[in-house]
Amino acid sequence: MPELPEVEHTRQNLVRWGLVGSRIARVTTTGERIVRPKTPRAFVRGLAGKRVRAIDRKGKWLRFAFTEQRLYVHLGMTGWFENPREGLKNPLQSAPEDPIRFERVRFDLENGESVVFVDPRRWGRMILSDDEDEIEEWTELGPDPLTEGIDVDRLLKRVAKRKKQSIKEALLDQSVLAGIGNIQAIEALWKARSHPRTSAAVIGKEEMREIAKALRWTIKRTLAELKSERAKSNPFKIYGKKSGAPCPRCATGLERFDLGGRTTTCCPGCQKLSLPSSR
DNA sequence: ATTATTGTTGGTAG
DNA sequence: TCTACCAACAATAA
Repeated sequence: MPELPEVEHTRQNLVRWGLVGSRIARVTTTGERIVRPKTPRAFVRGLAGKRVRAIDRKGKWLRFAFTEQRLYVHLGMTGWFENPREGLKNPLQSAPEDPIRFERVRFDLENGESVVFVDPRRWGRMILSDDEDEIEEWTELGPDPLTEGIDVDRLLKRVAKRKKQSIKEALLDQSVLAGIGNIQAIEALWKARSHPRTSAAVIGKEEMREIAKALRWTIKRTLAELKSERAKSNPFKIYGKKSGAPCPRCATGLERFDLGGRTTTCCPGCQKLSLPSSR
């Protein structure tokens, strides 16, 4: 479920559940391709008895900081954290200690609470590291739009050579900006009135400023929606809408197509392809 | 039955 | 060496 807003929401949930400051009494995992070290034994032993000092986020990655080591977590496409006491997601689960469907890793805390990582498709990852250095997956991320902000000049410089790449593909590159996924890219480009196929290298300062603003807009909006409890079925302006559905801004029929292997929605009426000379 | 899905990665061809 | 493309990972929903 994860792009930046979902992962930030997840982080806030983990904090709300009291994970920061608690000691992990017991870890249970079947280890199936999610955790590193690969042997569940080593993974479990490395965490038992350790106190969580902080939980940070960069892009779609979470980092649990312990005194000596760090645990990096990526939710993949379908991973989430659940508090069995808040239950809910799974009607088959009756008691907090009952296994949850697709439960992959369970943290039992010293204070009696539990936090469970659930991930049907097992695309998520948990990397335990006691190395001094951060892992590459973390260091290679670009700036986080929420915690570090978006530096328009830096962004322009970063994509200046990408003549063949579209702006949408560039935004999805986690080393350009951390945390933008398909939905946020689609929504932001619509808001900024930029066509997803626009060549990244061709974007001028004004347009990039609009895109940066639009990214902040959609990220904050999505995060607010997540926190608001009563989630709408589709809170997005154009993501997930069918081809031909009216653009909420200009009523032109929306288009749907594949771009860089991801389904893309845009409005041919009000999202302009900027010309190479418009700079 | 078929197709698509909020993500990343590793292989391969160019 | 770099990049573009794409299958693979696995489960579900329409």
